[in-house]
Amino acid sequence: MKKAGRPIIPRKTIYRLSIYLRCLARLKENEIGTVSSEALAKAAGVKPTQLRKDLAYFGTFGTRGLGYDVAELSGKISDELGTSSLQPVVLIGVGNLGLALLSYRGFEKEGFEIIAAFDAEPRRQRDKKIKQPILGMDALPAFLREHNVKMAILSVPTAVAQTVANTLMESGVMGILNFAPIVLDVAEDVMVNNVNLAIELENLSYFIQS
Amino acid sequence: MKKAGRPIIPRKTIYRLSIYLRCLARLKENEIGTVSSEALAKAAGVKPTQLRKDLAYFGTFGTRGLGYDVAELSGKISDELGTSSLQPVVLIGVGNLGLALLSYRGFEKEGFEIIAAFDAEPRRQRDKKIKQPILGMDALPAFLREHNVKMAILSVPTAVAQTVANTLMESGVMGILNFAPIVLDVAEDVMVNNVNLAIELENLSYFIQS
DNA sequence: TCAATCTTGTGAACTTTTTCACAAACACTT
DNA sequence: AAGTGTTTGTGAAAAAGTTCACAAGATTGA
Repeated sequence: MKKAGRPIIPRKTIYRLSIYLRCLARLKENEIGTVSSEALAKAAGVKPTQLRKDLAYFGTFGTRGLGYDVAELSGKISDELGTSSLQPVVLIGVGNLGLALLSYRGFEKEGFEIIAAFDAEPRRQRDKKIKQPILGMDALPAFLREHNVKMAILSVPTAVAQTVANTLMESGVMGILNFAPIVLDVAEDVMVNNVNLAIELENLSYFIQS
Repeated sequence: MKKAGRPIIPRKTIYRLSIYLRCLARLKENEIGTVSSEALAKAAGVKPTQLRKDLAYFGTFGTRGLGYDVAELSGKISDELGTSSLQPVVLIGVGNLGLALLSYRGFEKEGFEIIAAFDAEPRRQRDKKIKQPILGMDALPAFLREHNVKMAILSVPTAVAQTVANTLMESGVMGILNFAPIVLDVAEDVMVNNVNLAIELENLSYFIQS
């Protein structure tokens, strides 16, 4: 599950690295060249010591008495996360949510490109804004192998999510971003990240009953 | 931040309760009346002991030697989460993602209803499938107070996210589901859940570099 | 150059969360 | 009605994650 020779970095730390990366990007936009762990931690919503511990997992980049070089640290985190190069991604299930994700422009600037979408009923290519081809499910396995796709976004109905996930795994997909409200049963070396919007709302609703 | 008299339940446990609830719903559909912690835990992707510990935070519902009554446990978790009654929600920012969330049918069956949307340019009411009114930002504060809205979905551009969040808080919103890639600065009694799809993908991409 | 000031990097302490291990309670069979 | 087999509930142990405290290294100004 982890690259040989590199330390095992906790999942939570990886999440936070992504957050730091975004904060650093904003600093860069504002032409700020150096930042202290205190300032960056505040922007990321964590404690300074935590930020430093997180970074310590894969190197030491700061200058004592001064802080971190924004561009350098940004680059190092990018390298560590492996997002320096553009990753091809496919999307399965072009319903309401899938359609939205296809037109969502937030992925590409972060190094990901949805190169194609698949649906049981591929006739849905009506929206003019969608640039990606929408193909039938039967074309999926061949496409995945041909384009060496390692990551997929799964926005199909719950009932078929596991079946589709199986197809994805058989064709070499190693990471699935799953929007179906179900716990997918996958091989040990396959990574699933679940996003469940209803649960997020439910969670909010619980904590605001004060 | 927590209802007086009740035990403080960790955030992670609350998340898992939501997951259990969905697994129980599926069991109910299949007319299964009783379930063991082992079976339910497997469906939810956790260990049986964890499930039992989670439930122990707010009661004891099982029958030793038999398991849990599906309907009863489902009801108890629902009560605990406070989602038995329908919660009104507003959505701010009708861009690509916002539009999708508006047409997403996954919320209502979980007890939430997006009763209105707001955008800086409310002319966007072209999509026929959208039933909710799309109003201008100037109408937001009055609307929130009038309908006693406590929760909001924030899908505005990063640059204005904090400003809009401030408006929401001033008008009594206590929970924000934030899609902007920024750490919102909020009052202590306001709850923010962040959903960042780019980070989820980035996270996947890290863990699949094997 | 030296002193004063700042900020990182990190072992140790602490906190939180998860897992274990097993007694207690119940169901089911005969 | 008693015995056998399950499964829960939970205190204790283990693991994971966070925060503290401070030494070490670097900058800045005089």
